[in-house]
Amino acid sequence: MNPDALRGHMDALLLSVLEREPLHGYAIIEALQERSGGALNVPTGTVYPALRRLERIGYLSSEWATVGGRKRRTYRLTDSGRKQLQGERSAWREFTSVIGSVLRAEATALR
Amino acid sequence: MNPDALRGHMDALLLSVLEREPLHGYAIIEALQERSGGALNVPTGTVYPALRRLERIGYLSSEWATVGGRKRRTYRLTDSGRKQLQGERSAWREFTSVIGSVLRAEATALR
DNA sequence: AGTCTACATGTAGGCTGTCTATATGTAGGT
DNA sequence: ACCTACATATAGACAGCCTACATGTAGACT
Repeated sequence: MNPDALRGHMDALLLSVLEREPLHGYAIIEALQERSGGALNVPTGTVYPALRRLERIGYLSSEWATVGGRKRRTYRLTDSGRKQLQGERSAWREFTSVIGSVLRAEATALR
Repeated sequence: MNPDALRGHMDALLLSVLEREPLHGYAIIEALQERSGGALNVPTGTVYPALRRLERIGYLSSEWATVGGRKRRTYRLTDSGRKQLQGERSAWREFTSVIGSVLRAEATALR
């Protein structure tokens, strides 16, 4: 997966993965792999800064926990983040529709 | 349309628009607007450098023409570019499939 | 003559988000 | 002792899209 392609869609992915339940960073990375059938291998250097950014904006909140002697920072969606996720989803639909209409133009243009 | 979302998809858009016939930069911008139903307003500062980059790579070739007293640089797909367009199209399908599977996970996960 | 808009190309520099590489540390298995 | 999995974090590189600006022709309108 071309890294540049993820640009601008990372937020949607992270918020989406946190919709059902709060997760810590490492678990988020695993969830992304799982849900994408292994296609998404997002490096920690991408995820951790992104999560902090989303918290700074106010879409996420976090708290520390210790599980099995290991420290985790667990992130959860705020109300604002949940609202944002809806926006991200509709933006995604519009985005794919727009790009798709250009990419598929050839197939239909000469009908 | 969020600018960042276009990242990594500009090449596909430009190659796609040039598939049917050679066009100059200004006409390419108009074609993108037209095909996207007005949603894509790609600025000249994006398109012109991108076209040069694609030519440098070898996906496009260009030649100058004068029409109605105005100079145009007309771009056309090379064989390599035509091949690349096929790759871009399949990459697009995979990309939307992967992101979509993550974004839609909530709807199906609890079925 | 002057102004405006559409047509047409181009560059410099900023911004921002993703990536690579690295650092640090715990737990558990061999 | 070593390795792997778990877990978080930051610095700096990189790339590409954007804003803003520069330049110029043609045609319409005042």
